[in-house]
Amino acid sequence: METFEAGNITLNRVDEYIWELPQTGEMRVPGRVFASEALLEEISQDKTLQQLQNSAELPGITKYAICMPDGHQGYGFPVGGVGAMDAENGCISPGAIGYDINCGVRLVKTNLRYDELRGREEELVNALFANIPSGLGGGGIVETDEATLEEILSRGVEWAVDNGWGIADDLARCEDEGSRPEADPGMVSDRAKGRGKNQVGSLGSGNHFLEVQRVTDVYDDTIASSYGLTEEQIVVLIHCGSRGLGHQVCTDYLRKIEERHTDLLNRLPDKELAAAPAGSELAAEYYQAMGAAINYAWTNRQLIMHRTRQVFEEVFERPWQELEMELLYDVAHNIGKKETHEVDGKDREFYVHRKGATRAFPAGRPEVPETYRNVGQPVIIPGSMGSGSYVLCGGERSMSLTFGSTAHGAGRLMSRTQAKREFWGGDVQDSLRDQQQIYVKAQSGATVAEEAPGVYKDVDEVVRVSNELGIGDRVARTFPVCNIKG
DNA sequence: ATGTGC
Repeated sequence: METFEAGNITLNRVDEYIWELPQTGEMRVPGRVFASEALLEEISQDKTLQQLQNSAELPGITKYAICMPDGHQGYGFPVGGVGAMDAENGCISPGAIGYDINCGVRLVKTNLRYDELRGREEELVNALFANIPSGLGGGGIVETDEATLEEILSRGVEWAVDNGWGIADDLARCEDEGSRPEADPGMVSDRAKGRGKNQVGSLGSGNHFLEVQRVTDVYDDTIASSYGLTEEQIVVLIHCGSRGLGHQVCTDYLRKIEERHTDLLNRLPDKELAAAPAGSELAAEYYQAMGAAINYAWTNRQLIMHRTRQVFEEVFERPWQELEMELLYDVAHNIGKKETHEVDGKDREFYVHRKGATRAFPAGRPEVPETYRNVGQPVIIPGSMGSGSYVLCGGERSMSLTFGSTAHGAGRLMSRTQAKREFWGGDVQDSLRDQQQIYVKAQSGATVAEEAPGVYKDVDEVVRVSNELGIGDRVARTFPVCNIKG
């Protein structure tokens, strides 16, 4: 059997793109890495594989602890990690969902073609930058009072649509219709609410951005046509999360769980994997608080999308409906969710943890909106500023291999600190504009350096592996035109 | 990711 050696961990190759980390010691299941040899080589450079092995000790984890082709190390649990924990006997672990609860992406279509925009990039990028709040700290599209924030946390995109930030059709084009019904704002601390009240409708910083893109390649004509995508079409990709509110919810519950469930904590190989046993009070409360942060993030992306429609109206002097600015889909990249999956011929309920992973349900699953149910859900995978992004379609094999999941992005190749040593923001912007006609506008030059194309893995290779595995099938590729960020 | 920390 072919093996891959990485320090004290040895992986066995079980298929061309599947590597198994054998079950040893206190592991409850084996680990599995879905990657090419080249990507595995990158994955093995940091603590990802050790974290994957540790994650396999979480109570109730079923089948495998899973690492996606874009995996890298995170807080306790790898980014690019998936774990399905039994909803009755297992656990829920905030670190396996992530600090940025419901960080995710949505893609908005237009009927504009690239040649209609060419020469006006500067004007568009300036208008977007002026109208869409970004960067660290406060300032959003709306400033909320207490009652409004409660409603956002309870209802998500439904609140936005009821208040003029979009149309009913937007709801059907979000994962879970843009609303988590179990959300309970009462489980969110005043501190978290305080951080969130003036950040509704803001991009934030780091790898979050809004990007105008053009469709450069269509790989599957049939699916692209049912998604409404064609070559040279202009689309907008929005990537952001739950800002300070979600971050605070994660911090609050990690602390509570560490304090109350010390017995479990002491049995785990890493304190960062702190988990609340299924059925415990804190498991229920965290699920409700996380749900509120999930609704906050969906509202955030909805407001930014609708403001983008208004900016396009001004710049192109046509109503957004006439520009056919329809939402393709909104997908979560960091989320925990109760889902039913078939294991050994039996339907069981799990807390599915996806951290830097995208749900990728194929045709037929009832959770896929009716418009896409006969082809499979759209999956949106952003690349870096200087490379393409992808639209995929939920793959048939995702249900048996990865609890209905695939990758979420290119994955970092170096730390933010190292990136700032290697690049200078202004130089990165100049070369993107002069060499690739990509117009980037940012609050901070440091952020541009941290997000320079060179700090990311090859998104093409990540998506190729997903496609080959049949967990997420390649539909179309886009390329950046304008990008605004923190 | 993040009022870039406990």
